[in-house]
Amino acid sequence: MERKYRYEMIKVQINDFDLEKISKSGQCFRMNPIMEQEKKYALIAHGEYLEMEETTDGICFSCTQEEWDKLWKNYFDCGRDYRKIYRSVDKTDEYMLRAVSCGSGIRILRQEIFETTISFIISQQNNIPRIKKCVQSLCSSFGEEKYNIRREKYYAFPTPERLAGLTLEDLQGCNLGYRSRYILKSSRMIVEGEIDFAGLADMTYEEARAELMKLCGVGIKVAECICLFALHHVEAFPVDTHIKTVLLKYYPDGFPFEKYEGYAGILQQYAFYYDIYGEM
DNA sequence: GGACAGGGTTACG
DNA sequence: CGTAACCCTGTC
Repeated sequence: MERKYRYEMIKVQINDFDLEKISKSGQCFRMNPIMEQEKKYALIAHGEYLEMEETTDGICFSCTQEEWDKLWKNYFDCGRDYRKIYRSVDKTDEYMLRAVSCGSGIRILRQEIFETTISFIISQQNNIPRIKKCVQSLCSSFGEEKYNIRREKYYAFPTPERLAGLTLEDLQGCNLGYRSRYILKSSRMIVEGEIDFAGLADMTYEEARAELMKLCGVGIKVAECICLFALHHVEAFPVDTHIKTVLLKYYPDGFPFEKYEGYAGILQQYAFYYDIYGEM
């Protein structure tokens, strides 16, 4: 196969890694299949553009070994043995056994903190396709313009400073609804140091969650999402409408946190995925 | 075609 | 402390 443009590619062997499931898992909103090419995905994260493809003997990434080691390896949580998580599920926990089997290949990503914060403020009372549209619109309007390996334009996620300087009017074109106000206010709080945003990475899960909830438009659920999908506190357990349904139906006596101490959030993600895509 | 709900949160009472 | 209202779209 002839490639139009020359660019670095590396092939990595990773167990329990499924691009489609990761892209559909609802934790990231800028990873999508590339139109013309089946099973090939493009992702924009940490300001960078990455293409990915599953092959029979590994997964191809459009980056150098150095970039992989420095950024993407960690982004995809490659230091963790997910097989160990599957095996750790209680044999009597039938729902979770099915959920994990359905969602095997999902990874919990390490996403950029500001992007995750704004994206999950947008996510409230919203559905995934429209969240993606809102995020894309925000990026193409206010993000830095860059060029990818195909020499196509793409946009980084806007900086806090850029969003903080906007007005409600500026955001009207992004169709964010009442969330516009939350985004402006929270961005300004971050820029003006009203919350210790830079210090979040060094806080414990509980500290980070409390600090995040000071932001406007960030309640318990959104804070848990940021803790899990950006700060990688895998004990964080976001409860949304899907998880609420699951808890009511399959865990009427409460979720067995004691069995899954320290990583309930990962299992939450399998349950979320299974509730949306399972048994179709 | 209008009504309704979609990964909640805020701001009232 | 419970709950209506918040904005915008895609779907029925």
